[in-house]
Amino acid sequence: MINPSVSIEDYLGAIYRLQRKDGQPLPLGDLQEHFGFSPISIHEMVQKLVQRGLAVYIPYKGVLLTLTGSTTAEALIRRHRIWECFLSNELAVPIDEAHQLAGDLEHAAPDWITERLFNHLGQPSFCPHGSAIDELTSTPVGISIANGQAGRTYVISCISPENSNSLQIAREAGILPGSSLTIIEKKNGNIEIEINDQKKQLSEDDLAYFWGMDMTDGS
Amino acid sequence: MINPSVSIEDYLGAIYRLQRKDGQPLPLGDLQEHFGFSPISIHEMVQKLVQRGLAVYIPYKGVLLTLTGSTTAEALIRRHRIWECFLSNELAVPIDEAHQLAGDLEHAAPDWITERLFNHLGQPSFCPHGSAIDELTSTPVGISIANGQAGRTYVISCISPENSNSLQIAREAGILPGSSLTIIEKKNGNIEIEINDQKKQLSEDDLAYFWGMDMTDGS
DNA sequence: ACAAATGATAAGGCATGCCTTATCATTTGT
DNA sequence: ACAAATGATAAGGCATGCCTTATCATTTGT
Ligand SMILES: [Mn+2]
Ligand SMILES: [Mn+2]
Ligand SMILES: [Mn+2]
Ligand SMILES: [Mn+2]
Repeated sequence: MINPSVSIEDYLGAIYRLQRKDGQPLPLGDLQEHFGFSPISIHEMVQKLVQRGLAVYIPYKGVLLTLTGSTTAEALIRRHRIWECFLSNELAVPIDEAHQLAGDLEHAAPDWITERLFNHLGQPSFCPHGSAIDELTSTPVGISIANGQAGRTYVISCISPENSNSLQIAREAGILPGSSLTIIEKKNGNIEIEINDQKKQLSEDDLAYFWGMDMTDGS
Repeated sequence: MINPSVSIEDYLGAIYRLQRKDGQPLPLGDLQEHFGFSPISIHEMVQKLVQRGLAVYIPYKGVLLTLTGSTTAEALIRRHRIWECFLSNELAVPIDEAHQLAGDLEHAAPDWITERLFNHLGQPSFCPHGSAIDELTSTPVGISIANGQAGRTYVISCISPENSNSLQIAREAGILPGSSLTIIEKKNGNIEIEINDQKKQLSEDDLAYFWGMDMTDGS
């Protein structure tokens, strides 16, 4: 495969990130929701991935990456996270904007440049959202805060960047990996939390993208 | 003007770099030579620049940037040189590859990010090729080595990145801004030089892109 | 089991930025 | 002044990645 286009790469990245852990095909509806494109555009692009040997498509089921597709996606996501580290650690760019910008930079520099950058940054283990750089597939540590219990305190391990809303909330509330978050109360889809000595009312949907470990009983 | 495309930006940058100092229009032939596109593609794109108010076109004469076009080009070139500094100073990327990569990165990050990068780098005055970052239009110091005299020694001030051949030569011979270069002999289009204690035979055409100051009579 | 929801696919369209072929206009050198 | 070189422009094409409308197939829930 020679020089996948920016779009092709972004599709591979999205499929990789959204894919099921159980090896089940990813429904095109998930991709549609992710990109906001029409179902037909999604279908067209998936067919292109198939033609190029990057994915397998099972009608009425969904799409699966081939080994080549998976490898290409992994390289993309690695570059993405390295750029995020650069933007966040060196230039103090907020994590929501870092994610967006890395979405462009990941296509602009080849692997060897980002590897140099990785070394230059001191081989960081995690991107600013808390995702591992060396073990791309590792699941976030702990549980989704949406499933947390009232009265308990969680140390945030990861803020999944899939939801731009959550990223913006994290930025505004100053929530970062390592922050302590306490669930005050849960009621009908909303969760009241305390973070950095401030109380916030957030929706369960948005908090689903925050992951943390229960630290209530001491470290 | 909203969101100029990568192509539009590159055309603006090329026109800005190639433009005459005397305010004369730039012949489309020069753009054609620069990009290697067909005359008709060049013409089409120039018409787009005109439609968007970025340039003025005088048939049979050439193209001139408007104020908007010029400002956009200046911002692009500034971003370009800042990225080159980053790649060269922080990641030790050779100057020929740095130029190429910066040609992509310049489109991937907005001004505010590159300004942060600029500060992070310590507000460098020159890109790795010796072009000024704050005074984009300043002409290279000294003379073109192609016009130098046999027996004289020049301190390289700038290697114009327009010619990829020259950049590669500079890389291979280890010529950088600040290097001392002595002209041994000139004969029929070729120039024999001494650089870093090594003698090289180079063409006048390639050496035209090297600029330097005569340092023979002491500093 | 069947209707409703969901998914697949065919046909045609559009903007972008490149191309070739062909024709016509202007400038240039002698 | 005129031929040759150069430049402008019209017409039509192509790949990419998006779109809408319309039809047909499968899956799903009851
Ligand atoms: Mn991307
Ligand atoms: Mn991240
Ligand atoms: Mn460029
Ligand atoms: Mn430069």
